Amino acid sequence: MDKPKPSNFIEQIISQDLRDNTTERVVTRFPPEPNGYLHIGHAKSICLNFGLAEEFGGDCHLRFDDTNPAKESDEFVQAITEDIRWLGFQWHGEIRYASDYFEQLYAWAEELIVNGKAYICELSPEQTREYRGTLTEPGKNSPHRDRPADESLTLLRQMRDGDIEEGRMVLRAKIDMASPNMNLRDPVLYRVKQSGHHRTGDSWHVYPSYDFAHGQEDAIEGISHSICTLEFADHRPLYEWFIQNLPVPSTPRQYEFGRLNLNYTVTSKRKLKQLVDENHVDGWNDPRLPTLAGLRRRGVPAAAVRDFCDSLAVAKTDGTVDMAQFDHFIRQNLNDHSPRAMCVLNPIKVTLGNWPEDQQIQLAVPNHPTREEMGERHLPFGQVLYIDRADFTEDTSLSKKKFKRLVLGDYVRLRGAHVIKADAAVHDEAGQVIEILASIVLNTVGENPPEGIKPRGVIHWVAAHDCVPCEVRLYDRLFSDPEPDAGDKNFLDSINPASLTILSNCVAEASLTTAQVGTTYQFEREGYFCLDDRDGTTERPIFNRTISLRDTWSKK
RNA sequence: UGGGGCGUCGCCAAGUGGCUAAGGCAACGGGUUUUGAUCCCGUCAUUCGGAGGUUCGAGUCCUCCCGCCCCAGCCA
Repeated sequence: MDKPKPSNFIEQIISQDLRDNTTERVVTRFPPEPNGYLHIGHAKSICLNFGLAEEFGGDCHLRFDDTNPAKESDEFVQAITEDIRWLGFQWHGEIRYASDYFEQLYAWAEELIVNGKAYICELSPEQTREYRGTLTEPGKNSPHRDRPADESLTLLRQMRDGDIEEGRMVLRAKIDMASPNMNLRDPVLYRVKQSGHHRTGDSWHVYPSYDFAHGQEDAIEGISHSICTLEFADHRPLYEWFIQNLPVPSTPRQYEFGRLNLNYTVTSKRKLKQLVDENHVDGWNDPRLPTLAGLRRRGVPAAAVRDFCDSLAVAKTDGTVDMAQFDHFIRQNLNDHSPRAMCVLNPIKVTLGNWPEDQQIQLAVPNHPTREEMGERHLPFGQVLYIDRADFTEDTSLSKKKFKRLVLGDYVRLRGAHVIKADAAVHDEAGQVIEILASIVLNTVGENPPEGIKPRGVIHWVAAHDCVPCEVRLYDRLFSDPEPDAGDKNFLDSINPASLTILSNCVAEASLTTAQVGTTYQFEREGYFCLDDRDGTTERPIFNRTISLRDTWSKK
């Protein structure tokens, strides 16, 4: 049977490589640097790399690119590992680290020196910059470029042994100081770092640069297709230079695709780190952040993240995807899978005059409107209830089309329960409604009311005698500007001051006492919410709003 | 004034010279509905950054022009 037509350029390349036998087995890798948390942009790369391996029956490795000890830590390794698992992917074999290959990489560095292809340069960082030239002018050779190999070797060993201070000298490849590609103007291969490494401790004092490490790591692991983002396209000639000039065990190929950009947020590790470090948000897992940890805490299902990523094109254009597209996949997943429940965010008391004070019943309601297999639950019902303030008005002039909720003197359906009529409103001294006196229309549970009674709509409610007082946190976008970091803007200036609204007097239906971390519920007519996994108590849980329900009427 | 990459609907995109330029998101109409949700039905590019050219035929090939992104870390 014919395979469906390849849908992106990388799949086309791989298919061709398989047909040509230039590739025996497809092996990809996801190579994060453990210097921050993963975000939605990384998710695209993860889904791509793991997805390709699965599609072509190959493997995908997880490899930490830990070549810069100054910025990396085990905390990030743990967090990243957890996030990838949460997303639903399992890497092949053990977790790998660039630091696993330090010995081999170092040996290759010496080999390059011996072959006259690398040298120790003692130019200061400032001088190095001057010698490099500019975009339009060629650079000039370092005065150390032609020093004897023995001398470079000796110096490199001193660097390795920790006898050289940071910045004093580096190992550089001898390529072409006049290359129009800046990456080929004798790039740095090794530099001295005296900070300890999160895995190798203080056993090394020199660390390979990204360029010197990445391709060789790929080659060691037998990566067939090394996929990275567009900004590395200029590095490809260098990537290939090492593969050609070193006795590496395989010949991986690098391909670049456009990274994901989303509006109304930032996806740059540096900026995310700044938001966290300067306490503009509440940690890396703040629900307003596009980090995987943040999305998880917000209640976004991993499947929604995957579906979203799979909907994105793998191409070389670098566009900005509408946050609305991500929202769509979140709602789509949640609508299908979320158990329904009711929670009143801004409660107002309703007393049913024609309901016996001591009569309390249970009403069975389905957990999902169309999926019967999700079962049903029982809602306590009694004389005193709570409904939302926004669902009641004394303004009797509002048309049925304009206000499909409870109006003084009119009828409304309580979801899953009776039709009621608002008979009177009780006010406090300030004139604010503090209680609604209402009455039920008999025999209207699961039944239409008698002829002539037309409920204006359906509203949610909670029984006062058996409910869960709770806090609800409403999250909105973190930035009010669609492009918070465009041009010379300071992204901190467009932080949305209303990105978090805390509602502390909410009441949820009794069944939510057993709400589980990890499942997102639909609070009917409000949106999707999940139990916060950090704050809150059993007596007074906290729910995070994952996303509101689609709202096509409020703006009209 | 160097090199690399990219320009198809408001956003993301398919399209690999030959039937009427896919699809998703958004938007806008209408229907169903015990969630103003979901669901359903419909509308939404005579034109592919621009101008020339090749061809019976061009979004796809050629030329020139315009615009946007990336590169001058001992970051990745």
